[in-house]
Amino acid sequence: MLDKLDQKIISLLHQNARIAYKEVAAQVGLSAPAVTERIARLQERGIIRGYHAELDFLACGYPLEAVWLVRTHHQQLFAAIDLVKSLPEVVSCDTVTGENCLLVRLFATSVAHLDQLTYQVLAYGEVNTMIVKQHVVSPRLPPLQQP
Amino acid sequence: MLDKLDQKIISLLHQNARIAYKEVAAQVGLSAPAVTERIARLQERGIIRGYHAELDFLACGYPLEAVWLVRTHHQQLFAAIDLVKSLPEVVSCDTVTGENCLLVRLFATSVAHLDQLTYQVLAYGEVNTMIVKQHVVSPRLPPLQQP
DNA sequence: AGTGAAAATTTCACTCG
DNA sequence: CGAGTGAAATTTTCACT
Repeated sequence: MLDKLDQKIISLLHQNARIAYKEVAAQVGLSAPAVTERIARLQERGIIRGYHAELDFLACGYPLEAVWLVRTHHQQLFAAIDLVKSLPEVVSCDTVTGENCLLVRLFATSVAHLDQLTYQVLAYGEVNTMIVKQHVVSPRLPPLQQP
Repeated sequence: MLDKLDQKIISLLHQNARIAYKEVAAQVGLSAPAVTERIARLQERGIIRGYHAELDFLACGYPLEAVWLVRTHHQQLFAAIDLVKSLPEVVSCDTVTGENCLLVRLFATSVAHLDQLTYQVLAYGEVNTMIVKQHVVSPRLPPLQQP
């Protein structure tokens, strides 16, 4: 699936999504057009989904980062998902194993704000709220291998 | 702190980190050098931490995405963090509220692989392993406002 | 996948408010 | 000091091999 060159290209773009293709080319030992072509293919294949800026949300006016572990009541999973999706403070939400479980990451401006959000979700199930204290491992890439 | 223009710039770079500054300039109504200057300042201030490619890890040879909620034994938090950091399969790890708690995200190639990793962490505390079934909300930005 | 030229973007020096 | 302008430098894209 992914040869050594694709892996290296992906790794470079994961480290710095704004790197010049010419620079990628130099590091993988190909020409710029060859790299452009490979990246276009990786995007088409859905391996590369997009490019995002990593932000310091705390510096953006959100002093609180939290995670909810939501266990919804029977048959309420989809309603809970709809609610969670509608909250702009939510930055990610995954369904996980465990009966009707959701793992939700969100930002809030204050404890009162977080409480108010949690309250809305409580209508759909039990919510275990965890406040993120520190990022110990920043976004990184697992080793890519499989052919 | 962040004026309307900075917010718009951040939002555009979060949507697509490889957008041309010239295009950002057009969308915010400034010149390209003015935008370049603002982005440089946002980086210096630590508001923008970096730019990353978003990848489909499942397509990269990792059929399993999992989350651990680790509650470490007394005085073992830092040892657990050191172990978790040393595992290349781990892509993020946060300390969260709750006594000695860690929230860890990782990728594995098989259930056996995941088990083998979990086993190592079990030495430091109790581990609740959740397998990610579906991403319901993909990486998005909370509304930026605060001045 | 590479080459070389054309097109586009980024960067720089400089000017203006 | 932050923003605009135009030219230079760099990067990206395209046709062709």
